[in-house]
Amino acid sequence: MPELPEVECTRLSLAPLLGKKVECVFLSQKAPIKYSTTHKIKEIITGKDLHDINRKGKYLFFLFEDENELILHLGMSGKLVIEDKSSRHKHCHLELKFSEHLFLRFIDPRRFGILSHCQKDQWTNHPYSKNLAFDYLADEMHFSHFLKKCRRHPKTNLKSLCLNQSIASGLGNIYACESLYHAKLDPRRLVNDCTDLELKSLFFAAKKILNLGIKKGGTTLRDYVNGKGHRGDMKRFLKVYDRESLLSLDHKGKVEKIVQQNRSTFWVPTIQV
DNA sequence: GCGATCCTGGCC
DNA sequence: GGCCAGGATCGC
Repeated sequence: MPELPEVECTRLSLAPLLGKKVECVFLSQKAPIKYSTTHKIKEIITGKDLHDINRKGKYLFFLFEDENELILHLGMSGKLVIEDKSSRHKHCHLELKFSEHLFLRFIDPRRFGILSHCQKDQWTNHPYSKNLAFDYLADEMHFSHFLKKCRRHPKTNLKSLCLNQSIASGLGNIYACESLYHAKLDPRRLVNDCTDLELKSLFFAAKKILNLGIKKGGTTLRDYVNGKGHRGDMKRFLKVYDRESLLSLDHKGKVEKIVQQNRSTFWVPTIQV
């Protein structure tokens, strides 16, 4: 489900929790914990102050006192919500009870999400950091860096390139389609057949679309809400995603759907070459 | 690089 | 009942 803009909007909406202490932690039997344990996660969080919440790509990092971090990925169907009372959700896998009767709940029906932990500054040794590049909006991500990485994948098509989080992270299926449309590039083209200038237009299109997504509060297709329960407004601005056989939102051409790597790609063949 | 796979729920 | 879904990993 959530791509960089939704994760960022979730992060921003959780600001009311900063500086508050976690009084107790609930983890479900089926919580999607990887490279950690229920015991360890409870240990690093219980009774601790939440100092900060950071994001890299689509991962969230909850920094607690004593420099431990809870790592959380929303996967396909995950969401984080702040609530002010006890409540029973069928698929709640993590609940943090903060002071002042505030609850943070991680709801994830499909359990494609991830819960893990690491010591601050040990992230680079964590298994999930291995395949995670800087994201498109990170200060460290410059075009020259992106280009160098792209050139290591000459046989990859542009849609796969967009979704490959080890080249640059943050794009998912929606924003990948939108970025390729904005850059006027055929999603089937191989990196090897693209000029530096074309890759540059893709890079800056991705940054622009992701920033717009954040500004609009993220894309709500059906379920997405931020921590305060607010839906995103970006769906109204998507030019090609989920518009098969319709005109693109800007009326520049007819949208077609193809399947690449088992995932739908929406694009406009008359514009994207 | 590609396809299968992990899950549940909604829709036709 | 079958198909599809905003993600990422693990085989081959």
